[in-house]
Amino acid sequence: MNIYDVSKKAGVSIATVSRVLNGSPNVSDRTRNLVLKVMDELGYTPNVFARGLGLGTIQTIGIMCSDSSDPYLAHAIYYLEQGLRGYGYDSILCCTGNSLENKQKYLELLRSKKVDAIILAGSKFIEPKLRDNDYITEAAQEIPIMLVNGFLEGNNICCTLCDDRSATHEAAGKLIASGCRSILYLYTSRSYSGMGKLHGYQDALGGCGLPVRKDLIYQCPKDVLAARDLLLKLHTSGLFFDAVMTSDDTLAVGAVKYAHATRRSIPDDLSIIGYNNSSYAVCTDPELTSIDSRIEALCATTINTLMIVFNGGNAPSRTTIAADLIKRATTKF
Amino acid sequence: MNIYDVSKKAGVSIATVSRVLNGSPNVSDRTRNLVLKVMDELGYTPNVFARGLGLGTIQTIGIMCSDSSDPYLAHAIYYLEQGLRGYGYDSILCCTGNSLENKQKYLELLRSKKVDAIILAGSKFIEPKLRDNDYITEAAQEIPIMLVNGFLEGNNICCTLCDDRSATHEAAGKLIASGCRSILYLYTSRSYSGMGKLHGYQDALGGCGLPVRKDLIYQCPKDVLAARDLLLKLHTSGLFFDAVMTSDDTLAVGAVKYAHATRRSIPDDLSIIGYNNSSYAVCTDPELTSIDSRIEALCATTINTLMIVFNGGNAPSRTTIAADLIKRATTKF
DNA sequence: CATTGTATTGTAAGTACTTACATATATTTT
DNA sequence: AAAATATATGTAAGTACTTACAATACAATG
Repeated sequence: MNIYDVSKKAGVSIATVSRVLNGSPNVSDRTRNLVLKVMDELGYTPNVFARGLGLGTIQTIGIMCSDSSDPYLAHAIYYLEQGLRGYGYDSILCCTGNSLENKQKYLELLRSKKVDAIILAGSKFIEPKLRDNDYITEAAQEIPIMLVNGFLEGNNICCTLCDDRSATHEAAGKLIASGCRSILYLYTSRSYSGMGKLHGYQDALGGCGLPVRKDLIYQCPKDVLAARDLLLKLHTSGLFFDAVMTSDDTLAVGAVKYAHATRRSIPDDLSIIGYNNSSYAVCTDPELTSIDSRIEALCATTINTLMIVFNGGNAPSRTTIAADLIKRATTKF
Repeated sequence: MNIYDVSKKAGVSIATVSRVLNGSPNVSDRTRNLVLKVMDELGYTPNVFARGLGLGTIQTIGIMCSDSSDPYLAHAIYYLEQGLRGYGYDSILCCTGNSLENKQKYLELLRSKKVDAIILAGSKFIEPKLRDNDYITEAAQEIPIMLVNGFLEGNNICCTLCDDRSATHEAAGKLIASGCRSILYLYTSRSYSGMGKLHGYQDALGGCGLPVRKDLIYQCPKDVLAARDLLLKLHTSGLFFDAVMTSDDTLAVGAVKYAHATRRSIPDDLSIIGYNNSSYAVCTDPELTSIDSRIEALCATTINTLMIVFNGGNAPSRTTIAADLIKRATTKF
């Protein structure tokens, strides 16, 4: 069952069938309808490989991320997949487990699969050492590369970012206004967005004339119990803090558990602000105040930008979206 | 850059190059090494479309699920993607949003993309009305279909299941042994696995000579606050229960929040058992006792079975895996 | 040494599409 | 009505592989 069968039954040439297939305007309505009818009758589906061979491209986008089971990335993948499908694109997924070797291997693999573009989801995608990202910059010479919540400069690379810095700046400011003076900051990674959040926190302190204390800033694995235990340890060591801000809700949940364990009352005695406004935020008692990084909007914007690229328009190399502070019960404001 | 360039430079025919590409044994070692060296020097990558055209197949598996952002499915996708990649297969993802129309559309789409097999992840994939699944049974005539945690009988369909029924049977039994007499059961959907869990709960009651009370069994959306509010409503209406079992940790978290709201103490006054042993399980205080549905093992088994199918072996049409009861702090046992 | 068999390689015909260019038909202009 | 133009369709040459079958080379056997 191929294009010849259709052309034969419709009494036209294969070129005409192909034109109908590709929505060419150079086909009369009468012929188009006829061909369409025959295709339907025959239950004909064009062969993707032959199509890809001819066109050199296929309606497929590669999505790479470190770990699709991470809630934040899982949502990103969901919104990307859905959005792309709306434009008729399929998604092929690659999880790198955050190893540079895998990142390089899979990017190469996606290119050899002739995907039309590659979306890199998550700020952890970008290596701290800039030259370690050369393979991305190089790949971008031949295929559009989109970063969701990650930043890398380069030709043919478009980034969509959340204004994390302003968000934590604002949130920390409100914490200070509500009386907090010793705000502990917990972050998971030194990624672009991770550092942005941290800088916003520091901005707020500076803006209010408070010192940026190194003994209030800690890195912690993205794990509820790890965060709880770290806080417990700091508590025991005598460190005082009246608020905890985190780069991820997971850590904030850990902070709530720390407060429970030490019988500190939230938010009177301890304020907590999470990040990502994930489903964890409503799991705790009291429920978490959290910064919504608007992953859905981030994905939608990324796809919009990609479509501009595909249509040859000049797409912005960098789009920034404002975050949303979602007030719940772990803060006084 | 194609197979001709390689053949020319290596001084062999394209057939020989192709044989090297496909690991044919009918090539002398000397020739193979030569061709491999030339490929490497030229940086040659075979064109997937031409390859697919010739072979009629491509190293790609379609994965369908209702919603990749659901934690359970997100993990399934992760393990499937990783496992398949280990065998050299790519994954293309389709989220159906649980609409029958989408399921049919995407299954057709995956078939037209000539994927080598389709994995249906999640029990919600199967429609309650059996004839609504005919499109799957039909598709299975032409392409292997694997169900992860879902059940459908049919030729060329292989199911990997978790023994949910035994798991809830055992768990409910322990609850009864620890003194509970009015165990509330909350479930999210009437899927195959959903019903299995419910039946296990009923088995345990029956086995202990307790009545199965309709007023203790409720359906609830998969949402923390919805579960909490439902329990609050039941509580207010005067219903008594001394334990809550749920088909998903999300609902169990809601139960913990209900207990907090009504100042009932866990587990003395109220026992709670969740399902899936997800990351939610350690978010609450006290932490959730939960049944681990062993999604990783489920995915690994599915892939093993698929490889048997690919190799022409006779794969089991149904494999069952035992669940694991993870004891934490919301139960007395 | 001729014959048979086996291992290796090459030729050529698929595989199912796209599209530049040529041609035929229809429409408009003069 | 002829010429010019626009529209519609067809022909044929890509696109980059696989593989059945043919051909060759080379070793083993009688």
